[in-house]
Amino acid sequence: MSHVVITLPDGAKKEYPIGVTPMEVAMSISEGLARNVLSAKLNDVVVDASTAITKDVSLQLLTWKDDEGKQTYWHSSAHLLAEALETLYPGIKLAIGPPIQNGFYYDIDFGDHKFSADDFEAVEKKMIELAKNNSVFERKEVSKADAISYFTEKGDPYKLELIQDLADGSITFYTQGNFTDLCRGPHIPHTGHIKSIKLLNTAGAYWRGDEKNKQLTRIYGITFPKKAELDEYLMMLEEAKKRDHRKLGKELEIYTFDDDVGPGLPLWLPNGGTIIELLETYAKKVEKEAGYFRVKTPHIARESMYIKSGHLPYYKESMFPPMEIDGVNYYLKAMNCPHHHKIFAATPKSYRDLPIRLAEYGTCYRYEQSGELFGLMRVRSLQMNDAHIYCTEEQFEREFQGVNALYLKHFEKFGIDKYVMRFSKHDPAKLGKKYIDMPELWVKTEAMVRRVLDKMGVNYIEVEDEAAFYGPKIDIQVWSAIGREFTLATNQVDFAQAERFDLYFTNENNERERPIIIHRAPLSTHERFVGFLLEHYAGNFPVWLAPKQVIVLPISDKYADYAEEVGNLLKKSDIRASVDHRAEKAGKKIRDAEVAKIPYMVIVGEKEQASGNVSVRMHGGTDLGTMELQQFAEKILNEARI
RNA sequence: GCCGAUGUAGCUCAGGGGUAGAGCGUUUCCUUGGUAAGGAAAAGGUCAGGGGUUCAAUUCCCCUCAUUGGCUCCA
Repeated sequence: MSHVVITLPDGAKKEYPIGVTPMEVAMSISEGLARNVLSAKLNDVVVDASTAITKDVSLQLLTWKDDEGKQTYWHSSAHLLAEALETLYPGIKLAIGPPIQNGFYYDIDFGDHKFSADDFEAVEKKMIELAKNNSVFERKEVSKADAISYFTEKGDPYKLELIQDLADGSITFYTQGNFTDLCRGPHIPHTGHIKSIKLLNTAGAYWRGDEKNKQLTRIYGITFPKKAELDEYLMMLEEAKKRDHRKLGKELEIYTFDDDVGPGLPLWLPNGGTIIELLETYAKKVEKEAGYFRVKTPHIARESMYIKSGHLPYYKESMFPPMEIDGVNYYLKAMNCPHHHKIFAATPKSYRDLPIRLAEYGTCYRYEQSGELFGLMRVRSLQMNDAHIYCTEEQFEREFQGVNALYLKHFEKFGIDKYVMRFSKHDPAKLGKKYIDMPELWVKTEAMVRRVLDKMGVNYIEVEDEAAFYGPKIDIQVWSAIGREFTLATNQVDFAQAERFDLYFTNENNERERPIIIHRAPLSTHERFVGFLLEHYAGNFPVWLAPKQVIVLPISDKYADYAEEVGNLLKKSDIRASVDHRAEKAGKKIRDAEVAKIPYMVIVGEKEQASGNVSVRMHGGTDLGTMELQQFAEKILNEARI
């Protein structure tokens, strides 16, 4: 057979001589396409555009428009960065340099040289210079012995360590210009594609992600085929910064930190306090409808409870050190579950009582590592939208489904559509170590969880080895404005703690039976959720959540009394309104109200006073014209319904 | 916890070996102005804290604390 049949994405089948490369196929289609080809996909495997095709395949040519094309591009950019660094700083040791979602990085051991952001410009310049050589990325298969001898001679311990783990016959080198790297590929045809380069930041990163290993210097960068795209990207980063909850939280006076209070211990300012209260009102309403009971528990407990729960031996590191009272150690609670279990156990339970759903916006304290603290998203004192459901095995699926329904309801209420549902499972190899040693129960509950998810038709991904120690869980992942990933909400199955706390109910046969427990926190913690909402809404809270809903702006102090009257009437209707009595012009008052992101401005002057009406302007500039005060109040109340 | 950066007025930031500056905000006065900034004056800082070098430190060096970009961690 001297020909291969290549199927293109549009379904067209074409015959080419055996050994044809994706680049040659591109040439046969159009020269312009060939110029833009970065790599290719052969039956779902991404390869160099210069790969010889030896059998019938489906082929997709990858360009900058494809995510996989971008990944190839950035991977090659990482090699270009390494080449530039090696030229400028001879003797450095290279570790790894992969593409990431936006750009790429390379981990480098600079030895004694201190590399900093001040050096970026010189490196970028060198990269541009090298890119202009249009150096071809050449792939070469090498034997393990040859690979070892190459990097031994070069003196690169990191590459040698990587090679140790590779099988002979699977090792490839890529060379562009004077630079050769151990690499699986694929790469773009030549460096000339890389036109616009920006190094973004440096960071410390442990070799192989292990904190016991040496810390290397990681350099992050991004590249584009066109300068306009780089500019656009940098602009986008700037825009994202404006949405950062830390910036908005300060500007809108939501929360603050104080050195005397301590790191990771947020103080909620009145605006933040209002938002929290509204969130709680909403949660309590929804949970009441869903059959939850509210409970209250103390912030501390004796050591013995956390030994019983299993938290202490495993999670001591994450708890504040104990305080000794009357010769006994007490801990600040890092979670509410043990307290709730004690409430379940306080009175005897019949199967007729189940399911029992205990809810509490409980305040917890976690000793997060200092380097982990991040605005409101990662703190040391937190209030969870917590609840524990105790149910029978037969009730489990229904209850679990009910919890998921609650999640979806919340997402709709807050307009959350960008999230990933992660179904975290155990790793059977770690039973008895990371996970409680009850293999059948793991299999059974994971199957139940999957069944519920499938039945509800929600989108989710399954991940191994990320379950809680007492059972599988579902996490909702979201991203902060600056792209950091967070678990917003969590929903966990627990078949272990009932045993540890000797929780039981009496079943129909008058026997003792263990309940299954569901831990759930769909609205996350106040801290993380408000942080998330600040970014989600870019500070423009919907009317029902806005700390200030209406501001009344008298045109001059001649109308101060009328403005006061309007403000008082609104306040009496339970609307969060205030009056701006400053001796400023209307334009100034409007501007300040706009900056404060207050949803409605009510402007009152001569006309309004004479007619007893109000003029309404929405945040953003929409003029709603003049209306009766009562009509306006009803409109707000209607929009603000929780 | 680790590597790097940063810390100057309430906020955003400039400055720099000879004990500090702007804009916004605040207060007071003038102005009574109709949909994104009217004018003037004043108050406000142990230049994060501690130690060192120096005739002299906010500036240079060291330590601590905090913030921050990442890494590790995240019940």
